[in-house]
Amino acid sequence: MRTKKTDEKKSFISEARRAQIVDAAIKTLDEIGYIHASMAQIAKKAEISTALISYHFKDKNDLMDYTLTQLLSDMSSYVLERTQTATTPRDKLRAYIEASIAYHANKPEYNIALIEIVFHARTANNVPYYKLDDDEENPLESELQQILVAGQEKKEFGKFNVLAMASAIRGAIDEYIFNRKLNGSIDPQSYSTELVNLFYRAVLRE
Amino acid sequence: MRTKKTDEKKSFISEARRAQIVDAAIKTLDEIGYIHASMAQIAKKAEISTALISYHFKDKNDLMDYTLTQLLSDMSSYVLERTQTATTPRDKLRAYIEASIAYHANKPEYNIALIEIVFHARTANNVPYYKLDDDEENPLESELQQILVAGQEKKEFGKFNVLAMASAIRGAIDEYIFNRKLNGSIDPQSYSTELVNLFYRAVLRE
DNA sequence: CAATAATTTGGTTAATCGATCAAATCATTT
DNA sequence: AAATGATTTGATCGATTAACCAAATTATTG
Repeated sequence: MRTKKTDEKKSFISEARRAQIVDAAIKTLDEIGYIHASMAQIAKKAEISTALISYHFKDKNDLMDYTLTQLLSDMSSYVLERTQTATTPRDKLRAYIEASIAYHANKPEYNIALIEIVFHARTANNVPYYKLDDDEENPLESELQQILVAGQEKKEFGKFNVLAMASAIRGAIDEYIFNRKLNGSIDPQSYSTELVNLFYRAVLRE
Repeated sequence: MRTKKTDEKKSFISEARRAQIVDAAIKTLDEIGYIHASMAQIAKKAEISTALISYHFKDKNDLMDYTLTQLLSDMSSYVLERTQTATTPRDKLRAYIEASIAYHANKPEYNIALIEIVFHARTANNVPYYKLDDDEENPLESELQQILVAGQEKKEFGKFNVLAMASAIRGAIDEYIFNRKLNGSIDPQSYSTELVNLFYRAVLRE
């Protein structure tokens, strides 16, 4: 099983180069979008030759996949670190919402790059990433559902469909990334506060 | 001001041909996505030559813009027709949520085509459509905000930030289009019911 | 220092794309 | 049926792209 496809040990310099290329890819995606983010453009941003990208990544899909996992991992870390400092389900829910909005506010270019990949990249079978049932557990979705379940078990929260409630919360959060009119009209803290109050009314027992 | 850019009178056959091309574009976008939806592929779907598309539309952007307005108009009609039969803000909100989810459930191909355009098309200045503050009033967003305002004025609803609440509702609805795991786990009627109950708890005075 | 492996480059290639044009066909009017 | 304008086609052009390769350069090891 010693295939060359799995991530074997990479040299230090190789990892540094890969990180540099990913960084250039993120910036390029943010600035000119996936369609125009050709190997040549990414190479120019990194000030290297295009062939060097091909040397470190199998092809463009490989680069984009790796960039996507880095972006998802970065966002997950940020949010999960902050939810895990809270103790009660009620406080964890607040931390989850506030951290998610804050991440969007602090690293908008990361989210733009994320969106560009998710809505452009496709599998070998031409299935778009945004249509994929992420078989792998999405840690952010799992965390939110666990918070809601814990809240119900501890009788802090009332009765509701956990999957539906979690989806509504995620949708409300994501709306802040996509809707520029919203983004430009309400600052992140205010929107966080509104969402927390809104969903407290929806989940808390009266 | 008699420019040729505005939609002058089109002949009957020209309108029919444009509608046929738009239909082929929607099917192509749904089936293979924007990136692979070349003029050649759309022409093949419509069983016409590529040059005929160029004859009826200025360029590919023109075709995609026109297709987008048709899709938005179709969705708006569907939802607005159903909200306007309800009378009280409370019932209008229910109708709005149910109609929005039902539209997604009934015409998934239309929503896929819509997504493909919004997340791929860009202006001449390379600004992606999904980043545009739609200067033009979005009738669906306006309607929802008006429902919420009316509910507060009639004291049916309590106090909350209307823009934030409207965004949360829209985000929760849109989540049903984007999240395949949600889509595959909960049927549209059930999700509608959950959302209605959820947002009733959030907006109604106690 | 010699040799070997890893890294990097410039240049090439084949494929695909949107757009354009002259010519062909069809419909309408005179 | 002749003439005119609208519609449609096939063919072609220039531009862009991802991928590839042989050669050059740099780092590592014996």
